[in-house]
Amino acid sequence: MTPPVTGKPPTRRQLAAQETRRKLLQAAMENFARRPYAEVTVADIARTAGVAHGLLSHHFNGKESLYAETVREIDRRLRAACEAGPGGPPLEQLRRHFTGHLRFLAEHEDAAQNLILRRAETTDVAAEAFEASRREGLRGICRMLGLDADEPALRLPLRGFAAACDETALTWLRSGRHHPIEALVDIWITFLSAAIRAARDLAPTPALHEACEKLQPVSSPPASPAR
Amino acid sequence: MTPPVTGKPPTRRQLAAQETRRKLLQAAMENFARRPYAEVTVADIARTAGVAHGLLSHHFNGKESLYAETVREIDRRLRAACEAGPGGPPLEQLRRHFTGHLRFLAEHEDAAQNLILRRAETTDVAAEAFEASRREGLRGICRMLGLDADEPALRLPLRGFAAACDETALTWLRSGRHHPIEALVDIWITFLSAAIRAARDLAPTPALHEACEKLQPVSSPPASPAR
Amino acid sequence: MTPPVTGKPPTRRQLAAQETRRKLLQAAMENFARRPYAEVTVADIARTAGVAHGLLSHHFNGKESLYAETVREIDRRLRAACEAGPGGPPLEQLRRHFTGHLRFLAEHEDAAQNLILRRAETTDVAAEAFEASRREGLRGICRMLGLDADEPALRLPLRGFAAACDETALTWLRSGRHHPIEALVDIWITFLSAAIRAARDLAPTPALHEACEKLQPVSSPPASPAR
Amino acid sequence: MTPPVTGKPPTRRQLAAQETRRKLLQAAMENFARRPYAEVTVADIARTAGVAHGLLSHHFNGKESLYAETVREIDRRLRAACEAGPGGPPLEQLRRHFTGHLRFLAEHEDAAQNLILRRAETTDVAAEAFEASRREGLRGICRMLGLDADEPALRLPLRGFAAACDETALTWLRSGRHHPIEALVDIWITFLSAAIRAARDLAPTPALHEACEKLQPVSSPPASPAR
DNA sequence: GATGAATGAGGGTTCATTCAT
DNA sequence: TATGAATGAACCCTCATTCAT
Repeated sequence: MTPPVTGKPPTRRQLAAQETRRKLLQAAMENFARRPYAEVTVADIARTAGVAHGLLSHHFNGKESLYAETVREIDRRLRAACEAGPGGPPLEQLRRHFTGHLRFLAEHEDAAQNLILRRAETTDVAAEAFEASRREGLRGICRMLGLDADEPALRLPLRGFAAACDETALTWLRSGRHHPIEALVDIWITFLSAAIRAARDLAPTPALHEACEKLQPVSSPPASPAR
Repeated sequence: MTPPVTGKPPTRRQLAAQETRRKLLQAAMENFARRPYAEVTVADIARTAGVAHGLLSHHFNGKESLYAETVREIDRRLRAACEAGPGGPPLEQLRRHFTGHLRFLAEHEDAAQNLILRRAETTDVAAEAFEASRREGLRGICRMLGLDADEPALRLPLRGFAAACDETALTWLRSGRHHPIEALVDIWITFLSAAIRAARDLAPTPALHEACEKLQPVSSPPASPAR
Repeated sequence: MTPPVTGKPPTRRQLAAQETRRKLLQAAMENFARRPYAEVTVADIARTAGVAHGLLSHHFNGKESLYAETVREIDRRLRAACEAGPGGPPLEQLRRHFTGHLRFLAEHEDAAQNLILRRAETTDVAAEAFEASRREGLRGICRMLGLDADEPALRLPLRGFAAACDETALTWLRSGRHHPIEALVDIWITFLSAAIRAARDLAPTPALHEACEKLQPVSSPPASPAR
Repeated sequence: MTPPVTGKPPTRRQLAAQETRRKLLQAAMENFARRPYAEVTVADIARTAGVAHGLLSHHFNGKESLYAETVREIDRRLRAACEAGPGGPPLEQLRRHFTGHLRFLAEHEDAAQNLILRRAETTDVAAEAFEASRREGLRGICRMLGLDADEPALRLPLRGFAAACDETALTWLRSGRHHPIEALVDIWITFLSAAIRAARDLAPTPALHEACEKLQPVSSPPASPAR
């Protein structure tokens, strides 16, 4: 299936095989983005890719496996899209990160609705991929705030935050994006702030207090001209 | 199928039919609570209920329809379980409401994980039921806070809040309920507070300001001048 | 099921039962006249009749049996409708007979198309009824022409004639009855004439020769002012 | 399913697939020829063909579709069997045509009784095929007689004729073929003659008069001046 | 006689996967 | 590697009939 890693350059056949694999993955993405997992058949995907449907089990390992791979792929692309440079204060970094995230979702509406923000959790392996992706995302955010993502008190609140982000984004997309991206970003930051405050209330630590401070300006001190 | 509503008391046969219907619904609940929609067969349900599988289409209208009914039923039960009496200040009402909600989830873990907090949205009608249920829940909360649930600015934040609640509850259940219910309630209230603040930031209104005030004592201990 | 024949007047229950039976038969007629046998369910019929579907097996003997009875009933009505009085020359009698037949078909288009001219021969007993009806009809025609309907040479030609009648009537009905009934009658008589001539050619007998003569004027003697 | 038409010769696998398709069609023919449509199951057909029942939907498109194809196939064979060379006077051509037709029916009794002379008109597409076949047959006959098959006046009479042919053939087959084929041919010609006469009476045209002449010698011995 | 709940055999179809070519 | 024919398990649903009430 996958050629062994050797020093030799890939033969033409191997290149063709890679190309087929790529086409299948792309076709899977398109299909899974438009219809629920159960309604997509391997024949659909193969047809979209323009290859024999037998290849699906050859290059991947059946439909479920391909689905999981598709989910991983879209996550990879999303991650790349919201890679925020390390410069500036945390709040700014976060804003850049969230903005990138939302831009990506807006540019990939179908995938966003069916592969990113909501998923067929039918398959264990796909659920796994979902968790991993979310974990990574949260880890990045924690890093910006100088938090330890493995802090137990953060677990629940952060997951709540992530879910709130997904849901608000989903509603935003579905209702025709009536708000500007910045409004969403504000909402997300408000929720993030709440999550960290909740964690702090659960088990106060200096790091959590500091993180709260960093997010302060956002949650609306009436007199603050900050925004 | 369903006997017409007349003044007469139901005959014994009608009662037996109702009982069968009830058994099917209960069996469906048990099955759908334990396995994803696609993995539950009508034969499973009929077997659990101890009746012929043909009855499923007799009393309900096929598998999808039964699923939707199951979802509606569990929502009904949940609603009843967190009916909080109207007495006391809003914050107390909310706490009672959330506590009831979480208790119910804890007492129906399987259903919570597969029918309440997360659902097979395969079927349109089930998705519909999900929306309706969530809408009603949020409407009740708004009532406690003197808010108009149809306020546009509330839409996104409240949905985010609801998603955060579901996700934190799910995580809580999955990780063995390490926190007491009260901790979850606090988290939820923090998120609710954040949601309303986000709405207020989006489009300030007196009602939103007031609602923020009502939630204040929780998310910031009086001694902390931080905010 | 059927009360024993006694001298006593029927009780009220018996009368009600008769009425139910009648309603079922009528409902069956309507349903079978509009859709093919396989597409009609006993539930449909019972619903049309406004009675419980269990009664269908009680009064008749299952769906097939009811179908056969329906076919017999419509045949009975048709027979009654084209009962031509014995007066006048054979040709005139025939014309009256055919006219009555076609009028009935025109007045019962649905039944004509699905119960008389064409039938679900799925069920043996219904096929039987069809044969019986056709046999009787042909026997009546033979009588008018002084022929013995059991004459072997007549068998094939007469059946051909009957089929031609059914088919022309069917086409006539389906195409909106563009021709007047009289035109159909002429066609039928031409076919009848041909059938008898064919029988005569097959096995000449005086009776057949005479019958041919009786039908002669119809089949176009150029000079004949007969019609 | 069906390989695209290319210049290349079919591969061995394509040939094998064709063979499977052929086997299924043949199996369908045998089954449908012996039992009514509703009583034949796809499992029966697959078993007869010796292949997995899933292939039925692979090569054809479900049971109905296969039935329609079966009907078309038998029609094709019948058509080929009564292709009468163009030589000789019309009457002779007709006799050759009818003889071929009847021989085919005699050689395929089962198919004749259930797929040719009488059909499950359950399926629209099969009814369609029936009409098409009959139309083509009549068109061929008209050609031999120099008639325009689309002449409106011919419509009813010709359909009556066709039905008479089918019915006489059916009766002939069912009763053990007591008559020689020639007798059937004579009967058919008599009916055809009658049909054209009926059309002529309905709407006289020179072509119809001529056609009547061409058929004359048969239905009336030269010595009889009667007609 | 009337009801309609209950039965359960049976059908056609879908579809992921396998494998000979 | 690629093909797509072949497999066959599994599913949901329909519906005529039965029978306790």
